[in-house]
Amino acid sequence: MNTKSRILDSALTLFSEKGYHSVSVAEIADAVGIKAPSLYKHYKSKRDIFNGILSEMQTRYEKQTATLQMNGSNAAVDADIFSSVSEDTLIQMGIGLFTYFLHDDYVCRFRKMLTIEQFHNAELTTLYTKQYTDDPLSYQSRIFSMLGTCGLFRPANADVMALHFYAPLYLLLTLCDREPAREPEALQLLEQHIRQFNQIYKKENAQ
Amino acid sequence: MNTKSRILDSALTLFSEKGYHSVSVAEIADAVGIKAPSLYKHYKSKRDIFNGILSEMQTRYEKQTATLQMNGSNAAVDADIFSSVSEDTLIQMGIGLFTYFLHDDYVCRFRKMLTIEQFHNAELTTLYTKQYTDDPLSYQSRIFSMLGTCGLFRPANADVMALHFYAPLYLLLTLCDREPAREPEALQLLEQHIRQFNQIYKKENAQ
DNA sequence: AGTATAAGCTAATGGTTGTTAGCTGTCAAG
DNA sequence: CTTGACAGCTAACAACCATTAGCTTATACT
Repeated sequence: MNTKSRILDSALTLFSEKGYHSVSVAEIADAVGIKAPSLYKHYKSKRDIFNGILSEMQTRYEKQTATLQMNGSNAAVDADIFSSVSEDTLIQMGIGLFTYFLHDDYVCRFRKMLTIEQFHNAELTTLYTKQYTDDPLSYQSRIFSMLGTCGLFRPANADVMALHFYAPLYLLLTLCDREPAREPEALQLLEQHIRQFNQIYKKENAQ
Repeated sequence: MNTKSRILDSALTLFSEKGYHSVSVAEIADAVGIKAPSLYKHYKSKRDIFNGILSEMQTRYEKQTATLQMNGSNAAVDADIFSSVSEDTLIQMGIGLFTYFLHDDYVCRFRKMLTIEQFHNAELTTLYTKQYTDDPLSYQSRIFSMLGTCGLFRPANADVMALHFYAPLYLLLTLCDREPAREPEALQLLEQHIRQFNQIYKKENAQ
């Protein structure tokens, strides 16, 4: 990995632990293994490093959501997948999303940084809301709306269903961000949650 | 209000918006209407101001949870209250908790500060988890456990029920912390959530 | 071989930070 | 009236911060 991206990487690590303002450029340089002034051969200011992280994440996120169709686009989710939705499918979906959010190194550190910086400026506020509230909720909502019209699930407000499904995942995610040691406990609770969710919403004759 | 508590108040406001490190003592002093060195007549350091906020909040929280019996104490929740739990009772409980969290000035600013500072040191990590995850969940869990044994609700894992009830509230709370303008939307969704929650878990013959 | 570019370094700069020293006025207690 | 505590102020300081200037070295191209 070249210096320019090593700077981005080290900076993200530090920003995600202490926040932008609490990290000095000397600290970033130290982590990279160079002296502070050398940073300016690659980025023209500290802000510029931060912006670099931001745009790097932006492209990663767009790539990710494009493959998952998780963004707000009106592209229809493939209906064939849902012809055989079982409890295991739901659990796999939930746990999969959870562990991706929690264990993808870049995603995880970026989320922590967003958490710390979310009140600092409007752009970050919007970004956090998009990535961890609106996009997941609208994604899940579309899925449950389909499962409803397919007749596999009981007819119910899809937005509320999405909230029921996603909110526990979100709460446990923020918990594990703070206390990684509690991940096993969180995973167990998450699985129980999805099992009960499925039991509640699944049509009796569909199982 | 005397100067000493005005300092605490102004500092909390600033810390909750920008974080501890991004706020200078001069800024705090400015907000109070005095010069920076005068702060040191009341607190011996910037850290000391922060600690002042912390211990102030600690006592407030303990007072609050004591009256709500929301802490982890083994004191039994009064069973009489639950003899007549209706949908409206649940909604009132949820909306009440939500609006208290969101509109109590001190609670709200302190939560934002905790959100920003939660990764900085272990004490704040623990405090956040306690106040916004463990305590509310165990409180709700105890309630639903009682409602289950009373026969008003379907028998189900009370911990999961607590998660189902509280997690959406938590998600919408953090949303409104970021974007206060979306409170009406959040409130509406919260009410729908609780209505559906009640419909799902309430025993058919009990309604 | 010669040269240009890139990427590191040290030294220095101007601004900001938290904090201290020391002065002034106010006001209640003796 | 004197004294002492209190709460404000200005001036100053040492540490730290982001950033710039200018030097050196190594690699790549002609």
